[in-house]
Order: sequence, then C-alpha cells, then structure tokens
Amino acid sequence: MNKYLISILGPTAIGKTKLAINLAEKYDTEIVSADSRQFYKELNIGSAKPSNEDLNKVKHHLISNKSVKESYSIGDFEKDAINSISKIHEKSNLAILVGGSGLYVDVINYGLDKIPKSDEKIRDFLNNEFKLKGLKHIQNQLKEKDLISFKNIDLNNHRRIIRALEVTISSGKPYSSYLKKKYTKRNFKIIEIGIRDERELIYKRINNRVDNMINEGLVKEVIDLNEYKDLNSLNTIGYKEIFNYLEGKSNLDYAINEIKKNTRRYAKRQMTWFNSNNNIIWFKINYKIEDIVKCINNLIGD
RNA sequence: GGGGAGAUACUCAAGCGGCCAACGAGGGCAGACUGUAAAUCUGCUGACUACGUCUUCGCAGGUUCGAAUCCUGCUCUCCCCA
Repeated sequence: MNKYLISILGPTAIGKTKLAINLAEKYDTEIVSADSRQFYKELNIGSAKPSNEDLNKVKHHLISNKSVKESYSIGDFEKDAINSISKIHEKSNLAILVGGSGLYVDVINYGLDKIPKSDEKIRDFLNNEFKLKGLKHIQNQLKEKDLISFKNIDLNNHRRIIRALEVTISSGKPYSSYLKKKYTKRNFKIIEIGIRDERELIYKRINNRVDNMINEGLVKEVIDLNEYKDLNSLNTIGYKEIFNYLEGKSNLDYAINEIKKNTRRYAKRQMTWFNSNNNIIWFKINYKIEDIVKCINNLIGD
C-alpha cells in the first residue's frame, strides 16, 4: 500500500495549522512541522506555535523538541522529520507536513545532497576573515578553491560564499562537487497543497497577529531570552526587533511596526519560494474542506 | 502688517546653468536560495507603442543655444518681529 505525505504550504498567518489539524482529524493521523523556529521550545508566542488546545487535538512532531542553545541543522531536521514520518506511516498511510519554511519543506519532499559536515572552527575562522578583510577577500579565496561555485554563487552573499568555502576547506573537495541536484527517493508519495489569498488580506492578518502576540506577552518572552540574544536561533523576526527595543535602540511602537513589516516581507519571500514550485495544488483561503479532501482522495485513489 | 527660510518623484532628502528622469535613504514591488533559511542576498521603482520616445522638480511668465538650478509675479508652508 502506498504511503503519502501531504504538505500544507503557504505564507505565514494564512491558516496552515488549522487546515492541517482538520485534515489530520479527518484522516486520523498526525502532523509533522516543517518550521525553522517552532522546533525551539523557548520560542512560543513569537513563533506563532499552534495553541496548546490544537496540540492536544492532534499529535504534532518536531514542535518544541529543541532548545535555542542547541545547534540544529537542516540535515538534522531532515533525519528527524523522515523519522517522524515513518513512525506515522506505521499507523496510517497518510501523514501531514505543515510548514512555512520553504527550504525545510523541500528537503523533506525532494531531499538534500549529501554534503559532509564541516568544522565549526573553520566557519568561525572564515567569518572572522570576512569581518576583518572584507568580502573581496573571501571571494578571492572561493575563486582559488572552487571556481564552479565562484561562478554560480551570488558573490555579494557572504553567507553562501562562507558555506562553500567551509565545506571545501574542511572536506578537501570543492563544495560544488557535492551538489548533484538529484532528488532523493523517498518511500512515500508527496502531495503538496498550498493556501493562497490576496496580498492585502494576508498583510492585514499579519498585522493583527503581531498585535495579538504583543498582547499575549511577547515582550516578556523576549526578556526571558535575553542571554541568548546573539544566538542564531534568536536572529528571528519578532525577537530581534524587541531586543533592539530592550537595548534602547527604538521605542516599543517602532519595534512592533518593524515586526509587522519584516513579517510581511517574510511572507512575500515564502510566496516567491512556493510560487516556483509547480507541483503545488493551490486553494483559495475560503476553500471548502470537502474540496481538499476530495482532491486528496482522488490523488491517492481512495 | 514687516523681515527671513522653504516648496524636488509614494515619503524624507541631495542637486543650485549643460554630464538630470534627477545622488542617497526609507517604503513598495519583483527575484534568488542545497546544513545560519523567520537567515542571507539581488534587481526594479515618472509614463510609455520601451537599446527609443514623451511629460516632470509649487504655479505662470521671462533670460539663455540650453533651466530643477538665474530673473519677475503669484500661491502655499514654516520661523522671527509687530
């Protein structure tokens, strides 16, 4: 019997959680989260996690299962998610993935090339080189060590240059040689369902949600995380702006507006990502759940 | 009523005779993305029948081969003195 993974996709605040829960209840199955912030147990209000009520209705995997203190890579996430999915598939032929982090969703659905783990020290070293000697310097290093990446990578993007260099240096083989772009064969079939809405309404919902987060105590949540503010996991919309406020760099109103603006931009990036995926079956936000169920049933030939 | 400062594209703001459809910033829009991804980065942003054309720098005139830039008048805004 075929196993399926239904992905629920779309920009932030569009109602993915709600749809996923409805479907999970209908199909009596569980949900795996593909959200690059919700797996941190310390990030609750600001990461817009499903409510406790929702979490009690349907079992969710990969939510609040990590700490912001841990280093957690997308490779680790791939393993954990595939693992959770297989567990669900032991009980049900259908599992649900819900996510707004495009890369994370794609890693599950399409796989990731096997790139050897690189040394943290090398990354630190390269970051330091970049800071001290500038972009040109690391660009030149990439040109020397991995000409293919030098030609393919956006040379203004220091993150990507450093990543390519760190893999090249620590493994001894050019980063580009690991990029096979081969899809990973999974033992389940994928169905991708997207929810869309008019831009203005998405933005309106985002603005409202940010106000709600503040009312629910986002500032307090951020204050409690102050000692971690330099960690990458806290370089997150909703947190970084409040840290600035707490440091006196802005007032609260300004910070709130920045969160709204940055979230809107984030939503746009999500849409750009998902728009380039032609496998997604799109539904308007005022969908009828029966239509989606019908669509799924058709695809799985039930 | 008298004196001064200023009006520039969505906003702020440079420019002070030709190199100006107009620096820069913000905002907006579009895009990229293989272990930091809610991250990081890129492009566009007067209109169009777009490697070219057309209409812009408060309004109306004028000077000049040529004006957002100089002159005159008008309108509005801000500040100071009455």
